[in-house]
Amino acid sequence: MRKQPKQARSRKAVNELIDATAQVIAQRGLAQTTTNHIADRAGVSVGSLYQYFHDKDDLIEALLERLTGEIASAIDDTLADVGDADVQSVVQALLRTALAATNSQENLYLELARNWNQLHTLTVMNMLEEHMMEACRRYILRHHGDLTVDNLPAMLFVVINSTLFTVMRHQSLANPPVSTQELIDALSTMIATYAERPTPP
Amino acid sequence: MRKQPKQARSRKAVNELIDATAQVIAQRGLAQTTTNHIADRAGVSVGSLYQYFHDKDDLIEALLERLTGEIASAIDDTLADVGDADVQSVVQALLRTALAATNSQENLYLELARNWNQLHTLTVMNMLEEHMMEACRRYILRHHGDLTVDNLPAMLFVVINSTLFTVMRHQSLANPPVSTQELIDALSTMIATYAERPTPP
Amino acid sequence: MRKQPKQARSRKAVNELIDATAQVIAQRGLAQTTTNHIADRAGVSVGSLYQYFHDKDDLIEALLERLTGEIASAIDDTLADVGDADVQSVVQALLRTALAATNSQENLYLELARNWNQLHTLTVMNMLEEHMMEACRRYILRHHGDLTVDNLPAMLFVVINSTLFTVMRHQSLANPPVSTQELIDALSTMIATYAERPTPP
Amino acid sequence: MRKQPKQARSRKAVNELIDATAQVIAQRGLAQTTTNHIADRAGVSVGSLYQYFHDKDDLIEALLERLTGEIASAIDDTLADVGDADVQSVVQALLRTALAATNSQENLYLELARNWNQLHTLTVMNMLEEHMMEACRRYILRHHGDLTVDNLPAMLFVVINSTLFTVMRHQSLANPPVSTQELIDALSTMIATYAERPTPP
DNA sequence: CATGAATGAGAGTTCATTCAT
DNA sequence: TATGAATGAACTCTCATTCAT
Repeated sequence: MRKQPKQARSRKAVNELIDATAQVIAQRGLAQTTTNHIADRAGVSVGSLYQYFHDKDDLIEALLERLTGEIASAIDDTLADVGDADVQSVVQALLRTALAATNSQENLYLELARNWNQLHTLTVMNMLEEHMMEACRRYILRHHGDLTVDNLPAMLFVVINSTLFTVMRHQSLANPPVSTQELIDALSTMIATYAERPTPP
Repeated sequence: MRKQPKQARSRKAVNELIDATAQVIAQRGLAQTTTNHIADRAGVSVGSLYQYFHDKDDLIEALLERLTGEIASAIDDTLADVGDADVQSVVQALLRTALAATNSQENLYLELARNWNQLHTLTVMNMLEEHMMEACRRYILRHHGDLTVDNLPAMLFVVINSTLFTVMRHQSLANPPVSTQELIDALSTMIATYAERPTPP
Repeated sequence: MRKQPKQARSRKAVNELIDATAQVIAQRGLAQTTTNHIADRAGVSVGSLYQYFHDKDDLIEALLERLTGEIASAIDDTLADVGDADVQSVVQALLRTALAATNSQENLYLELARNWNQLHTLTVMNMLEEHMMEACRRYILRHHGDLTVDNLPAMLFVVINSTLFTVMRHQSLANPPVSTQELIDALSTMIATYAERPTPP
Repeated sequence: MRKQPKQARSRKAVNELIDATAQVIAQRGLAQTTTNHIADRAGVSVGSLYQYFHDKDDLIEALLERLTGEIASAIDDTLADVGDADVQSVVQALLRTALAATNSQENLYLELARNWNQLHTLTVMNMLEEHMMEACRRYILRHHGDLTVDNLPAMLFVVINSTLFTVMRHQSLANPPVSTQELIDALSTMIATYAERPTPP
């Protein structure tokens, strides 16, 4: 759908528009983000915005794709480092990675998370979920001796969503009742305890 | 902010407006819900709507408050029944209660959940969190011998948010990858395993 | 589609908006007519315009319907007067009626005629065509002894379109090469000669 | 207004742009035809388009001029063939020529005819009218013994416009109420009867 | 108190035209 | 000369809110 810019100038403009979108969303919130705000921030005219993106949704989707790619890479990098450690260590490492990523563009991730469900089909949430599902599957295959997995899909669904949303919720609070470190400890303990529980008879 | 109507007629109108809001949101989605739709549905004029509610947000907040009250009562009732059972049974009972409530007004809860974080400060989520925190505290006090609680606030934050959001996410999926029963089992197992884990040395 | 206004105030507003539309089209041309121009001219806000008409097309269609009704009535009145005269007299009377109508709102009819084919399905042209077809049929039934009609649909199509468009074209010219009276004479003679020609052997 | 390109390359570009304009109008309709579409289709940049044509109208006028020339030639060829036959035969031959021309580029002529009057002053209609007037004059001079011509300009105006517009209208209808052959017969009969009518006393 | 017509700022989007490269 | 990215005024339409009746 979106034009595939072949020239350096175009690629630059596309990236600057996505940057601008991120900034405006972070500052004003998704609902108050207009195409004119984005174009202004990017230092171009609205017309240019529509030369590179079919419509507003297309632009936001591009932003989501970029963010998802960044997080997915960060996850993969983390797993490459600690991928064979015990469950708790892996979860802790992943949480630190995720929190570092979201802290770097604080309001942006938060605003997108706030609206996760009205954004287009394959959103950050869905993509992250899928990516983590795959990573978990690979981990479990390598450690199936140490883990209790009687219903893999259910376990993945619960573990991943608990993690993603609890972190998201924590990030969204101005005065969270627990510190980031406490959050990481509690979440990783819960998941490790769950994954490594004795097999039911 | 909202006017406190003292007269019976007013209370009736307020309730009918909140009812109408719930219906319109359930049918059209929050984004497509206009004050005119709500007034039409309630059988009054927009002008009247603004007599009872300061603005649109005020009206939605009133709806959220009412829903929160309903869920809180349901939670309390459930706990009154099974409040002394083991952790897994209690969690299962609570989940069944929550799912029953949301299923009864399917799209409404879903639509509100979709937009949980852009709705006003004291949302369903916050209220539910608070209410469940209190309930959990009472439960833990009665069962502290059986449970490992080294950081109560963190534990509550993680357990409650994991539960609420994972259920919400499950409800929001057209084709969830796991059944409702599988969801309940996995979630309750995870929480019970966590709460009843052996004390770390 | 269009709201049926039940109140006097509404009916007035609807009519004023249609009036304003006619005026703006006559002054600025259809292509340069915007909803804001129309609303301004009518002395109301754009919002009001959209309260009474679903969209711009709906408004223009309403104008067309009104004009068509007016012309149809004028035609019927004329035929009631001279409906039993010979062909040439009837055609002359009809042409005088049509020209009087269009002269009264000079640019409006012209502008609409200019754009006859992009206006919605049942436009002035179609409606006029239908109305005149019916009138012609009735006339022919009463005079079939004097007329040669070997292919009624073809004859009607040719006669009616020749008349409507030749008049329209004449009206659209700043400096027409023939006077209005010459136009009427030539057209009515052509049609009368055609209709009353000797039957082919 | 339009630049007169003296170089072969320029003339080629001009023609390709006019070709492109014809194609785009035929495919997308006049209203949906943008200068960018035309430049794309012609395989040049918009900038080049504006090197050869002052603006969009200028380009469309060039197309109209070209089409007019083509039709005028076709008319002349036809008259060279049947120019001395009786009125009905000549009219029939001309109608067949005109219909063949419009059928060859079906949507193009139709789209232009739909918008005949908003296109620039000297449109296809005016040019055709002039050209046919001249041809008719020549014909009448050669046959004045057989014809009744008391008001030549009026007769020409009525005959030519009746023909052109009735054909145009017929072409514009998705389901015309009469066949092409019936149209030709009725029109040619009407005109012949008119032209060859007995002289009024 | 109730009404609902009126408001108008502001949204997303288009496209003829320009001009730096 | 050729390019095509950039422009931005102008368009249609929406909806929370007001206020004369």
